Amino acid sequence: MQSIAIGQAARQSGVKVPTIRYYEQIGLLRAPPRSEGNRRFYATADLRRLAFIRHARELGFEIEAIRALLTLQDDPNQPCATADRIAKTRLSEVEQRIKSLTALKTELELMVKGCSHGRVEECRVIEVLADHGQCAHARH
Amino acid sequence: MQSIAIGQAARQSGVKVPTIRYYEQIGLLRAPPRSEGNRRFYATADLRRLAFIRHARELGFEIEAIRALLTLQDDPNQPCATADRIAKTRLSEVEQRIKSLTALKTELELMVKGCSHGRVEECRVIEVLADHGQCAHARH
DNA sequence: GATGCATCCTCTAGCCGCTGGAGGAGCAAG
DNA sequence: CTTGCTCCTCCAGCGGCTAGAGGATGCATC
Repeated sequence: MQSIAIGQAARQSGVKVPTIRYYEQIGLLRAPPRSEGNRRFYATADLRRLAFIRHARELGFEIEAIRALLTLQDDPNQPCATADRIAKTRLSEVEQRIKSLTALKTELELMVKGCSHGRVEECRVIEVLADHGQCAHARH
Repeated sequence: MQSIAIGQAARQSGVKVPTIRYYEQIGLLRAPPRSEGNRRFYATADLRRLAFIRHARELGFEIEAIRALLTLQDDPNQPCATADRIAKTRLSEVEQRIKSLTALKTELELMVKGCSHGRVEECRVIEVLADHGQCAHARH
């Protein structure tokens, strides 16, 4: 069981040093053992946990959702209905977000296409922003 | 030229009262004239500006980008290259975000589908989050 | 053993874009 | 005149970090 300093843990996990300390502070990561000189030293399990957190963050999970997932992970005899529910909630959020971003993309494309590169007076970018009614899609 | 109180301006523009005051504070909206009793009163032009801001915010533009766009709008003799560039930048951001969210969606669907509703030990939601390598798409 | 430099420590403050609350003043209707 | 709503200012807080000050430690090199 080797243990590594925070800098290396950061490099290996892709989570920045201050962020690791922040996670410790909010109780998402255990306070690791320290060296004689008061330095944090992390074990392999901590790195796995960090990777878990990082991955979940990349997937857009909120800290509190991650905390719930980690609690589940720590007690593997529980039914995974909770984890399932969290993922499902997140899934519908993501679907909604994709929808509205796609509408927005269309909008922006129209804007950029409509810009005749003249003066601001005839610029569709400004125009469309000024008047929501000109939008191709009423709902973003 | 009628003028309305902040509450009605909020209702008409869809921007909340504290947010309107915040926009004034950061200089995105002019400080409107006040009544004798020190209440803000907004004119139609202010409502248009608020609608512009709200629309741009919905489209995901940052405050500073909006500030730039508003400056452009205030001086309609300028070439609109700047507005065009701002919109284009935002467009590519949006495209990137859609891409990664779509990958994430696939991921979450796999997770939910893979969940056998047993105990956490066999739960794919936890598993996939714990091990990035199991992802269908390496890049989110 | 001294020096130099990277890495680490704690603590605090700041980022964005709001949002909410306290505590008080103004105003219109009954 | 009272009730109840809106408005005012000021300040604090949210999430999720991020940056900086000011100092200690650790390790390689001379």
